[in-house]
Amino acid sequence: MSVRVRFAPSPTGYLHIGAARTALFNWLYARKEGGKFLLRVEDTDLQRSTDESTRSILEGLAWLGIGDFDEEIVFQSHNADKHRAAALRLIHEGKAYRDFTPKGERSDANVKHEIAERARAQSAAEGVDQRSNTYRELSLEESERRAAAGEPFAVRLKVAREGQTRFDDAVYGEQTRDHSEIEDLVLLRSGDLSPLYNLSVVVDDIEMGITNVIRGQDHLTNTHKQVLIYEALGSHVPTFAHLPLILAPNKSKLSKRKHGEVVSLTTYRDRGFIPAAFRNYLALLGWSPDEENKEILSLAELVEHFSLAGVHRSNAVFNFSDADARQWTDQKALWMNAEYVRTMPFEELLPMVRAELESAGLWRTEYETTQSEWFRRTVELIRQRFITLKDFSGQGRAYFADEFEFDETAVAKNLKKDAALGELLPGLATRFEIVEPWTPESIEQALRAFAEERGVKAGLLINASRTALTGQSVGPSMFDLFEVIGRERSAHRLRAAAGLV
RNA sequence: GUCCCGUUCGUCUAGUGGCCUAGGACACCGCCCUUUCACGGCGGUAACACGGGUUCGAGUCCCGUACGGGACGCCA
Repeated sequence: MSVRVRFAPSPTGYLHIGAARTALFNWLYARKEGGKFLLRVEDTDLQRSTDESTRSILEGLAWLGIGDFDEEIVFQSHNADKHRAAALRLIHEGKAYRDFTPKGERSDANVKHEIAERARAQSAAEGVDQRSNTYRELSLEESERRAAAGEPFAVRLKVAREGQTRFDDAVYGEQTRDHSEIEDLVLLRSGDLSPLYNLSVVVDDIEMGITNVIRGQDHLTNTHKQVLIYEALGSHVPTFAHLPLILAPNKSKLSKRKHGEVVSLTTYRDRGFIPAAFRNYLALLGWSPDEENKEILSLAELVEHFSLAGVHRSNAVFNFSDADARQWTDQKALWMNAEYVRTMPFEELLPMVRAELESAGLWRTEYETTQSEWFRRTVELIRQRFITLKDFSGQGRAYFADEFEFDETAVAKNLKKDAALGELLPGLATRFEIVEPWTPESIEQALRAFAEERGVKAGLLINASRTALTGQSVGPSMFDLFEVIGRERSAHRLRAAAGLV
């Protein structure tokens, strides 16, 4: 049977990086096995689901390079009738029953707490089978009669009292659970008979022919309930593979409410990450390739090496700090992005740099025509010390525009350091007018000769020039910099900077 | 509370009984390169949660403890 996997997000917000990783692993598994990668939008919670979220998820997956679904996107809300029909069928087969107990109200805000409380209370009450439901053994005739009379009911799965359920998780191994641990879960809500999650997932996965369910570990214990539904429905149970969770630095689950934008995939796109770099980083969170010490992996290599056997069982901490802007996200992710920025093929980097410059209003069409050589040389020169694409328009602004900001400490350190610079810089500018050819070598020669003539250290001129030309105190080799900025612009900036001394 | 899962440097991880005086990466520190800052090169600090077993031998197998996480909903 050929592999069919799906990524099934609920569109209730942006794409969480943990979900993005789940999608990635599904995608990698499908590509590795030559199977199909499908997307199902779990939008049954109409109150919270939004089209905007769906769009954002689609955008995020496309950005990561895994938006090539092999079949039409399935919207779970469109299948409610099928889910309902499946539950009703189970009633007639005696595998589920109508529960006429009045619906209890539950405040959404404190559910988790409430559930824990209730569970505590239940386990405290000894000798009573908390799972006994007065309607469990109601005859089908009586049940039909009351339903026909209009009495509201929910539908529950009739879980066998004895025995246990089991499945082999591709990551966590054999899992067993006593039936006594599993309640008669609700399949359909009372009133509108709308289907609940566990039922919908199973029916849809059967319908879509899913062979491998790869999802977060938070679903591990609920899987037994789903196995029970598969069995009741008489369907083949897929292979499950649960993924370890991605935790915050304090080891709690990463969440939007508590951790903010750092968990949103779009943040990385917006802050200048390279998709391949972030994808590479994400793949290494909870998985490691069979080849030792290999960290930088292209998409093709990821596919080549991917295996569920390489997935870990322990959760991974996503390390970042709100206190330090340089550590706004995991430093290894930042490092990896910088690695990609400086080493990826220029042709692949170009469109991203172009997009960044365009959005900053710094792009000129000549960069792709008459000035393409210059542009390439400049990008090659500056990308060596950049971390994100944002740096091309930030730190790199002076290369593409004549208006740029002067860093105060740089001015203080390199320009105001020596009053003689007020005269030296224009002098150097004049000297540059006769340098031939305009190459790093002859520029260096000219600058050093000029320094010697004036009896100053070359370093004084070099550092002052860096600030004069870029406004900064750090950057590429000054001679390469002069070359790239050009004779005219260099001279102009040197003269202008004399006013800052 | 019950059930499930986990625990190797600060973080991501290698490790499937002897190849482990525990390897790599990020971060950090030092040196080299460099009249800047990075890159790069070299080197360094830093971990098998704890306690019992099994074994000639345990990071690796078993049991217990501790700690952490997850689930337990007429949410998804």
